[in-house]
Amino acid sequence: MRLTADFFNNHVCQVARDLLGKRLVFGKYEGIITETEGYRGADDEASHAYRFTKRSAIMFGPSGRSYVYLIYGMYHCLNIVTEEKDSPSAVLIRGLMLPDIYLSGPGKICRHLGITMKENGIDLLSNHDFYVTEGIVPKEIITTPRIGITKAKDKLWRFLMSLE
DNA sequence: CGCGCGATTGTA
DNA sequence: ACAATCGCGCGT
Repeated sequence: MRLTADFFNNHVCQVARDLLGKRLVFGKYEGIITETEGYRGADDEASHAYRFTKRSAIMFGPSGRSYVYLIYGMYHCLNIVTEEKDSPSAVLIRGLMLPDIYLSGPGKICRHLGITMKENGIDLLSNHDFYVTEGIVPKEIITTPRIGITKAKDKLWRFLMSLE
């Protein structure tokens, strides 16, 4: 069953945690989300939405849309917008378990699935081949600081589920 | 209009 | 430890 606005219209950390074990569908690909990070505007210096910019504008919009950006000039990262409109936030997808391979890291996920800027701003609540559905219930969930950031290192907004 | 740097990854 | 690689975003 596809996840709806009710699922994404909650605090980004709640959604990030709840996304663990859910099934991401992108065209012919289908995998279990195993690792996420939450990012938020205003109170989160590490977030692209700490200030409103052209790039982060999507994070200020309604939830359930994809937010894709290019990092280090060569890797794309996939996020899903959360919370109500004008409450900027998004969940970064960092781990995905496919039937044949485990993708660990946001850049690897987008490279393997073929996700680029063309996939930015897509409504996952209505799109026919890009969405999230129910999956499995995580056995154990671990919380840690986020990876690769220089600011707001104290926030425990990274979530991982045990594999198996 | 110019320039430094990043929510990464693979290689040394 | 560090290079690859380029659009964003902030300062001028």
